[in-house]
Amino acid sequence: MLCEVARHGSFSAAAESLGYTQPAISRQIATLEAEVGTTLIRRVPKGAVLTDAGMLLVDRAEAILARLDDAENELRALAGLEGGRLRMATFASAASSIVPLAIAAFRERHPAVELSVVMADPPDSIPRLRAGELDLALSHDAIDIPPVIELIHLFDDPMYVAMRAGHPLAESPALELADFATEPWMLATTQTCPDSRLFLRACHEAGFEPQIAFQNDDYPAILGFVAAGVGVAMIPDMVARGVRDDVVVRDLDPSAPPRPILAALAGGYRSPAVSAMLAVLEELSGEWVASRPPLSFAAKSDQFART
Amino acid sequence: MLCEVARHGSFSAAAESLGYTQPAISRQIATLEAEVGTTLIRRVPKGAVLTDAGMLLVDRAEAILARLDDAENELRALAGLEGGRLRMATFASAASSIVPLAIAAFRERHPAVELSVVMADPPDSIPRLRAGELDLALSHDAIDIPPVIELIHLFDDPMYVAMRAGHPLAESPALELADFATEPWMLATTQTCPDSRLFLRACHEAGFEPQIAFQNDDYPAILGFVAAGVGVAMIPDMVARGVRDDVVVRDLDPSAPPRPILAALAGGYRSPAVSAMLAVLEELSGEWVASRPPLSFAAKSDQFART
DNA sequence: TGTCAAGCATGACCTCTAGTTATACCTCAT
DNA sequence: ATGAGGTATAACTAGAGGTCATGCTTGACA
Repeated sequence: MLCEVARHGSFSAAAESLGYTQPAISRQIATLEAEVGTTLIRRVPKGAVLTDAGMLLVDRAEAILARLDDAENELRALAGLEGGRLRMATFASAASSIVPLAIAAFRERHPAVELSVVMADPPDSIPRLRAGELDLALSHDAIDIPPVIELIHLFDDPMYVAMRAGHPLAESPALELADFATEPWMLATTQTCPDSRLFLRACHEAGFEPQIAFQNDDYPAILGFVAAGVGVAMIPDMVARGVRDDVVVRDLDPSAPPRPILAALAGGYRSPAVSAMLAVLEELSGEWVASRPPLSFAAKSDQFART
Repeated sequence: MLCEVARHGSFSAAAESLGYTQPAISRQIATLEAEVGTTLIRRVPKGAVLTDAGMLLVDRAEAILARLDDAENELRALAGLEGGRLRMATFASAASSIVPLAIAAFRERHPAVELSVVMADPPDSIPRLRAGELDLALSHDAIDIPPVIELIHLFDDPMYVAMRAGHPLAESPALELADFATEPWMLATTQTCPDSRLFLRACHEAGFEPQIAFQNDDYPAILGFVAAGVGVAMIPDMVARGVRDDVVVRDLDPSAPPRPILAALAGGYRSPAVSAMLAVLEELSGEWVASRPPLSFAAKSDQFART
């Protein structure tokens, strides 16, 4: 275009340099001049000379092309995770367990990515994911999640039963869900937390209908009730780690199935930042499962032990 | 395009705002995304949300569009003479007479225009005009100027005869060219100055062949020879003003025709700056002619007087 | 001075981009 | 269920932007 003509001093030379033919350049310049409303190039016998309007336009065009180039580079940088943004949601118990580790690892690998994390349970986070307000949401359970949301299974979070220290069943050698059929239950749910469905289904399979003494979506609160002896509760491994010592945690495997921990993504596009976070999460999931302490019923001081 | 989609939050709304249809926008965005290689817009049920790559691109695009706007305004400003450039050439005698006035007037009216003036006689300035190195050239005589050069007649510069003070004809009441038929002449010309042709033609019409004693294109030098009594010379009114007082200047009207003073322009495009300078020159020409002092032969101290 | 080379402009034609309309499909709200 | 509001897609078309062939002007040169 104009710049090349200016650089080469003639239409023909510019055309050759651009791989076009001379008439193409001629027409291009003509229409450009018509648009601008002034002559940009003086046709002289030896070729072409810029008018002052032409010189101005070449100057500006070069500046603009440089900006375009910058933008392109920035896009590439963003694809290379030297920029960008990741807005992530997590449910409460992950927020106090695996998520801090993930954030730390991600920050270390991709310090240039702007990372924001909010706490939101799936009934809140999934629609926001679909609406584009979030890029990634950590979820448990996969019920009622619309198919346009992509779900990636990270790991299974075992569910344990929690009872007050000194509970009659606390020291029993082998336990299963049915042993607690007559206990009052603390249910870790409101509308916003899906863990309860998993639990209720397991109870039905175990052949009883649990008596619900209290519902709350906050596990620390539930553990307070448990410690006070109001009843027993199912709590996930995530929460069981570092539990208060007036509560005993026991594995019911296999009668109480684990809850799946999922990463939820808006289907279709997966940004580089999202992919990177997924990689971090999958890596961390392996470590997390491996670091799960064995849950034993032998000693209260050593209460985390797998059967 | 992308910016409008971002602004309106949906393809349809952007389309309506731009006067296009929705599919047009849809395809535009799709091809843009293909070019860029990443998704720019997340399609969500309620419309469209920018990805971070999209946000970046919108930012940059807006910056670039702003620059385009700037460039457009600058072009307009240039058309309004708030910028631009004028490269002008002048022949020697105008350079010391009317041109300084023209430059001063132009500078005052259009201070933002970059004005450069070089001295060049037509055989030099006209080709440079055609080659686009100059925008305007002041010329005398119109011989041998190719038709692609546009010539604007500004005014006529009368030609006077100059002789040494005390020359036998200095005090004669009425003079014409033929009276000097036998005098040796100083010819104000080399190849570069066309004044001589005018003179020679006038001599032929007056019926004699002048004897050329000396040729030079520098009028002050010629006047030196004239003052020394080497011969006589034709000098234009421009030069006659403020001539040394050992030289007498007399009008030969109508036997010695005036030389035309012309503005020469490259044909075709006339930049705003050129138009403005032409206006200044035409205005000034009127004043210049009106301010021509009367040339009288009565007294040497009052030697400028028209017959 | 005639002729040739080099430059831009222009007409005829072709190709592909970027619109159009019509329609399908999805999601949400009633 | 169904209608409203959103995007995607197919089929078509106009026009922008190429190509080729050709004409015109100018400058160089024999």
